Amino acid sequence: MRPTVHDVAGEAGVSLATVDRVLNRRSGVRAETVARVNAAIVRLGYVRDISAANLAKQRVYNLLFIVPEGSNSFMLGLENELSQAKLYSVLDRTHLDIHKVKTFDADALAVALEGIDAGQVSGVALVATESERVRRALVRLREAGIPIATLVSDVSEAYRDHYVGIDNIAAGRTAASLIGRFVGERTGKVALVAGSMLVKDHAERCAAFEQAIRGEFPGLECLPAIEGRDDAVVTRALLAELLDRERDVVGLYSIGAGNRGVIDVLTSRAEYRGITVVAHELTDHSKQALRDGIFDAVINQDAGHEVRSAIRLLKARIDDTPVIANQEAIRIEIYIRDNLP
Amino acid sequence: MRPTVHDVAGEAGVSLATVDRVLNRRSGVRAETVARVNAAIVRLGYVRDISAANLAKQRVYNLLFIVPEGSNSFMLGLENELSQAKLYSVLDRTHLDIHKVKTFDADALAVALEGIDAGQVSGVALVATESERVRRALVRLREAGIPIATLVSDVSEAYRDHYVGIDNIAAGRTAASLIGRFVGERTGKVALVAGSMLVKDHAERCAAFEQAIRGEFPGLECLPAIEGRDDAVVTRALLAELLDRERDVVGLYSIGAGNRGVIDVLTSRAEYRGITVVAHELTDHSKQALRDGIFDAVINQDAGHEVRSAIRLLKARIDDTPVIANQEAIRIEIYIRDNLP
DNA sequence: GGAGTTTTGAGGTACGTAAAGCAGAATCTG
DNA sequence: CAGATTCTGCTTTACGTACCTCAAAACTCC
Repeated sequence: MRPTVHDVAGEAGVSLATVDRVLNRRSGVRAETVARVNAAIVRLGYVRDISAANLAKQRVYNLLFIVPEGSNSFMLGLENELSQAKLYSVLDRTHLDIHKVKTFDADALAVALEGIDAGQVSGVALVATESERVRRALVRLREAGIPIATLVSDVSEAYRDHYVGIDNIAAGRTAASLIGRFVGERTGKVALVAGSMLVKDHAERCAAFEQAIRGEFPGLECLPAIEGRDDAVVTRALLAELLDRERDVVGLYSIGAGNRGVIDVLTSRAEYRGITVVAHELTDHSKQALRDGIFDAVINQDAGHEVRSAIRLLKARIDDTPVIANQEAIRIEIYIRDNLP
Repeated sequence: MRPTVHDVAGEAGVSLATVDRVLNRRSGVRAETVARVNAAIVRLGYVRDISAANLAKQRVYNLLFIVPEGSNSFMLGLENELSQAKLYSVLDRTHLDIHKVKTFDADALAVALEGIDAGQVSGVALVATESERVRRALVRLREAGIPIATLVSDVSEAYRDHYVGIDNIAAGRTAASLIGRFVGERTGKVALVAGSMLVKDHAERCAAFEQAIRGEFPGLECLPAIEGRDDAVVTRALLAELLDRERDVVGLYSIGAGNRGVIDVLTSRAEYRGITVVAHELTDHSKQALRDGIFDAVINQDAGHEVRSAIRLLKARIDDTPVIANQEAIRIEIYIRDNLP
């Protein structure tokens, strides 16, 4: 049988209360005694029984997720995964709160963060838009002992405990490689369609993509990125105009949201079918575009995985328990028509 | 606060003992009373507290993993993930037993399965080699109420509760698309390097690959697959001979284990560098081959994910609890140089 | 309506830990 | 060395569920 606190107490020659004090980092134990208890713990291989501890503690994890109010389908997917997670959260004493703030609006995010009652919330995950005010708000929370995870979009490392999302620079390079390889011998121009360059992840993908194309595919030339601002109408208009103007576009990189607009334009003329397209985010639309041969590849981050990972990471911080690093790594997934899930 | 069994008893107007009988499916409760209790459970939204239940039950999950004794690096990786999982398994009352059997040997597997004491083991996961005797052994276990999960390699659906692994037909098609697209305008032959065609997953990948190449890339022609039997020396010899003989090989699909042998041969002559290569399984060797430009893409299934998923699925079966389907889907991962984890 | 059976109630113990209060011991301070 | 302070021991209650026993109540059947 597994050893219990009683066994540890016996082994260390101290009382159960002392073991409890050591285990829960309560004060009032001499360093020497602490060492003795810890030695006994190691000797016996004692591991705290989480079930019993949770039961006794009556702990409830109040996790707050702050996400941009959904315009694009990726964020809608993320929200959907959050509500899914909410269904199961009862099972492990977790209460998920979802707070929506205006997209791309650092001040709105800061207001949300500033409004958090540190006594009520045990952990926060947010899709970050960075600003000085946001950073200050994060500092306050962390000083109150609240762990912070950024989701999808990051802030500087110093202001959060975990980043849950992909390496956007690598993602941009990946897109470049795919387009370069798929285009093959042909030469020509590559169009870039972004949501907004104000968002760090889009900017990073874009820069990395351009650099990789320049460095490795001399036959290709990147056109200046157009910014669709997560709006299908705007994206459609800008892209249609661009493709109308530029005659030798052989590739297109859709950096973020706005796939619907891209698909609309690409299906509008037969001659556009030859363009090699790599897009981001797997949604119903982009899946269909893959099946139809409009998109050649889609780069994805698994929103469900991200939500579950953020929850696990925050809880691990709260409880000071270890984490399985591999399980928390968010992959840069590549999908083509044949490996759709 | 969350409702407890006491609340349910009150709401249903029965005693705690009756609620307990209903919850744990014990006999001696009239159907009508059962209905009343269940109605109360629904009304209150009662959910059993797993922590408390586990504590009271003193349940220990004894899970047995049967894996082929590792020759190839994928299986070694799987074993490694299993030992990793073992470290954390103490935390949730799970005991993992790992049993190794001779590779590709259905009888050895059957012997292992037949030797299982149904009273001691609560769930079994196995890398399957199918045979009549194996099927019989699985039937016996399932009749004893032991859930079965197949790992990486499947048996017919009727003989197991879950399959944890990728769709190998889709994987073969994926490889075909990648090679076809990467090769581009060039025409020529494609070499296939398998472990053994006796293993279902290799056979499936191979067949799907050949069919996809035939159907979609008329400029390419598949050579008969060579079987390296998971042995670097054999693979090396066969492949070297093949490439020496065939003059216009433009693509190579490494279907399973044996990547080391493939890499050896491909680096042996400068002229082989032009061959487009897609391989299976991400290991240190294949990662390096991607970085060096020897491999163009690697298709992978995440062994760690598979192990954790199998554990979750078996436990869910044992406890009769729900499962998050998306979390358990094993992806056909595509890696190129730029999106390595 | 009585004997027999089935269903239900009441109450207890146990699981391993958390968290308290209080008393007593050990150690430090001046 | 007295007094203050820090450390430790002992004990109790609680968490929510599982599982058991024994007795009482409610049914069945003849």
